[in-house]
Amino acid sequence: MSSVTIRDVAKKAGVGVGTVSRVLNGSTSVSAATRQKVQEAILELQFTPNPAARRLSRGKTMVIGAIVPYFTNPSVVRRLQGIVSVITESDYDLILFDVESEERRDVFLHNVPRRHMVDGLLVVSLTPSDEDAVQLIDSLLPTILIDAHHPQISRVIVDNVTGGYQATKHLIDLGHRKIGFISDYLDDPFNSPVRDRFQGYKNALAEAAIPFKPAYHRQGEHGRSPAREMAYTLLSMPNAPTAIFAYSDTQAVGIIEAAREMGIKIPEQLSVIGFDNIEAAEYLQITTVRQALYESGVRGCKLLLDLMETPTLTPLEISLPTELMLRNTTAPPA
Amino acid sequence: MSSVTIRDVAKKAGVGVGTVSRVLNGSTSVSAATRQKVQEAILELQFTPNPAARRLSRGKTMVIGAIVPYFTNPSVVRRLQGIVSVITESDYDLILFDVESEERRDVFLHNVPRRHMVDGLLVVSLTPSDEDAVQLIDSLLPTILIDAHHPQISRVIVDNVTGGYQATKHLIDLGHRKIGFISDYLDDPFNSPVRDRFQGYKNALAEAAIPFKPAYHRQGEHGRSPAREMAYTLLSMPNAPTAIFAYSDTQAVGIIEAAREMGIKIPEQLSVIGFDNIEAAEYLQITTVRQALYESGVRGCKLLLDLMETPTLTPLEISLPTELMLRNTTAPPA
DNA sequence: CTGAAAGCGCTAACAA
DNA sequence: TTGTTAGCGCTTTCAG
Repeated sequence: MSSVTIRDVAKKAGVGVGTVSRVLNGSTSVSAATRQKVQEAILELQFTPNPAARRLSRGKTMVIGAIVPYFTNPSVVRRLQGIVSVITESDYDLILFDVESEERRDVFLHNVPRRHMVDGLLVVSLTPSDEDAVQLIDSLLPTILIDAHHPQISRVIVDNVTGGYQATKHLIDLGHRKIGFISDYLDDPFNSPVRDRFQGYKNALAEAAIPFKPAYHRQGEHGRSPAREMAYTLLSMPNAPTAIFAYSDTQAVGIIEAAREMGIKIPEQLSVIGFDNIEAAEYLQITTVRQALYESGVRGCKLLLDLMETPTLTPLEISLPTELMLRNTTAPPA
Repeated sequence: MSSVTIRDVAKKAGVGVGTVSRVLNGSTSVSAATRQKVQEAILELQFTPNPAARRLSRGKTMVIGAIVPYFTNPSVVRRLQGIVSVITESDYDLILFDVESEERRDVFLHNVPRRHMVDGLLVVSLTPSDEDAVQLIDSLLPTILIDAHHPQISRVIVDNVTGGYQATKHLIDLGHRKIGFISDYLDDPFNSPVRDRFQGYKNALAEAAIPFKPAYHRQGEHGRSPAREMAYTLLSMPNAPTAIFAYSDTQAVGIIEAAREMGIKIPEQLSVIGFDNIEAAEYLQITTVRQALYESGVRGCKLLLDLMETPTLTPLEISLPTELMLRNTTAPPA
């Protein structure tokens, strides 16, 4: 800690520390001459204010926190990139809280607001319970949900119902009637998108007067391998689907692997459509529903910065559109 | 700032603030009874210490910084995941500094140490100049380089020379003699891996008595599209290579796209080998050289934590091995 | 416009 | 084992 402090600067410039602080913070009430002297002293001493002291003194941390689940998930990473891009342009720093278990999720959701660790909070792809929401609101910590919904908290969301509808509709338009859906567990309380996309799937089915067949829906852990296993069982059943809507691109990859191993040709014998449009979907030429991953991060983070400037009472909602990306894994049924 | 402070706890427990501080920091010299009382008060008041005050008081920030280039790059993200995994288990928080330009790189490299913003620093995939290194060392800030080399700073590196050799040797063993290399710019001062892999490529060639042909080497911006363009020109030349070693998997993807567009069959008419083993390489079944991306983050972060505990004088070097991953994009020449 | 001084909440040295 | 107190470096009244 041999670093130079505001006192050193004050001494050197022959002024009081208060004055130095004033020029540091761009206060107007400093004479040009004094300001000049102080600035010279700062330069000469290579002084940079200690952020911890600053924080303590003004009760602001100048950092924004982001609670994200499964940092390993490509879509989460993409959103984070959007967040980072706006943070980088701001005066704030970003602290990352990686949630890999329900326990850590609770720990962060409880501690981060209470501890005055951050001036603003971004919660990514984690739907807070009502109880969580109350805590968050009571803490008065400006918070934005990204890809998660709660009526009382401002949020940037994607219309997953429409997205699920678009995916399924595309398959139906192609002529498919036996359409499977492979997804994460529907009853995960923190994952509302899965239920929304499922709803979209059922809506499209209903519209086309295709009865929903529970056997065509498989749910399991998220990830490539579980999806591959689910695809195995789905494709092994008598009267198997001719098309599968995957909850995510990652899962679509698993389905494609299963098909390859089973000698089922895509898209000739099986159509597969994913969701998210992660980079790999482009590499693999997977037909999918694009959601504005990167942009959700950008918008969410900007919204947070706004909220921190001017606290608003009524929660805002920004809804980002989805878009069908036609590629090579869907075709009319054989 | 209506938060509860250490004084409230002290009052409630009927002890001095010093005592509260002691139990907070797990000091042994507190009687069981007192500790009990204090802990109850803490629980009751839902007290959590203010980190800013703590930092100021003990002169530690309890945060680790990571300077990373191009947060968009999959291999960087993977390393970061390794870092996050050990941070999560520690008492530290992680601040991310995303470098997208040379200017920001300098800003971070200069300011982060000076400002006492972090207790330890991780520099990922950015080779510091000698001048940078001097600054870093003078600042006394514990620093670890990950995937970057400087003799005076502890580091976790990958043996890129050997990796480049392995890739090229594999192609040679398959029977190829016309082997191209598509890479980032060789003269980027912050990118030493590119030169190392190039060296490995030349070593393997020399060993097999194959003369190095400058026309077979193309360099350009990193990324899929530039690689695709380079592949175009390389594959269009008379006497074109029958095999290409790509500096990264991302670039291998670009090469594969070019081949597809040109109607060149992989691996029958062209072998392609990448480097890194990012997830997409597995999806696409690209033969590649695996480097321990995730592990480099883990090891680097652990090393940093050690270094922060017990400052060492002599810089350490941990070298991680590379491994050939045989998949479907390489085969003997037609 | 400027200096002095009182905290911000905590830790650690010093007494007791 | 404990309470008291002096800072940590800065911001921000409050006088002047």
